[in-house]
Amino acid sequence: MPELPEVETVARGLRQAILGRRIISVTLGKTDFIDDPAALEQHLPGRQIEAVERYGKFMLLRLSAVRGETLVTTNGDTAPASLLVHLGMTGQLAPSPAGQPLEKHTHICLLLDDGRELRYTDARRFGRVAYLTRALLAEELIGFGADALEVRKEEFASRICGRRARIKALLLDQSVLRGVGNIYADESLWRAKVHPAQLGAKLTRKQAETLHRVLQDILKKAIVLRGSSISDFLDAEGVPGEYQRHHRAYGREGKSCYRCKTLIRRSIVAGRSSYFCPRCQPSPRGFAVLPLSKKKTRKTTRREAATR
DNA sequence: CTCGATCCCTGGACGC
DNA sequence: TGCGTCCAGGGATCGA
Repeated sequence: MPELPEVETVARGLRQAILGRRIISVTLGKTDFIDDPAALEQHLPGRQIEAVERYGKFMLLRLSAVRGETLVTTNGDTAPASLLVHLGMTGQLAPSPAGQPLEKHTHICLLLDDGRELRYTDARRFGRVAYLTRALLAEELIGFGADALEVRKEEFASRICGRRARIKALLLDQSVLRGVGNIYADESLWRAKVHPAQLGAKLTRKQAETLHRVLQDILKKAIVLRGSSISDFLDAEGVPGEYQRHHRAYGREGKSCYRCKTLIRRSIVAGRSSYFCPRCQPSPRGFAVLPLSKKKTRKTTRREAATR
């Protein structure tokens, strides 16, 4: 599941692989996750990929002008257009040698001027792809919070400490911080010894500083190890990441805490599975740690709800 | 402002 | 072996 470290890994790989390549043609499969499929077909051919940037969990392929397009720039930004890519849950963006058979769920093929194809595959199509002019891109990026990797501790604290939402919800909220998803939220909360259901406003200054420090440390280490591959994340070279071996909370329900041996628990917080150590991360007052239902209990609940 | 619920989608896990 | 069901999750949206 691509979060900041995984997206950064893919962006770095693409920089090595496709920078400077020109797009020759566009072939589309299913398009329900593309903002305006016709715009891709119409505007991508002829443009060079001038830069690959990461913005939170988005990738931004900066494109050159095509012949006849005038460049009026104010800030040295010469790219008049970009391809915005969000990998969702299962998206992959990687170059393939010419003539390779298409993997299943390949929905976008960009033929490049060296004969390779830049392909987007996405089984669940939770991703998003959009061709954006400079103006549309600017509009698109309004409303995102500070990049989780770059935010300073003062800003981090000010974005968290005044809020009455649960810290887990705040970490996942891309308008607060951009780039953090479920895995790195749980990992950083475990390291900082903060319960996911704690309210932002209840964090002490010291806790906020600790959370900021461990979050950035975890993100940096995860980038070095090319992200976490839980089920199907692969980087731009088709290689899985290694950081899942270092997970201390995420996905470890029923296993013992690396610090205190207490069994890691799972609760739903902010609508997401949240893994934590009930001893290291004491739950806030009023937050009941329900005995986490096995599937059987859940099933019953669902059925009852449906029958009613 | 904050919450939970719902939808989108499909592969994989699991129960029978 | 096969079928049905549930679940994962980021994000948009809606109503409480």
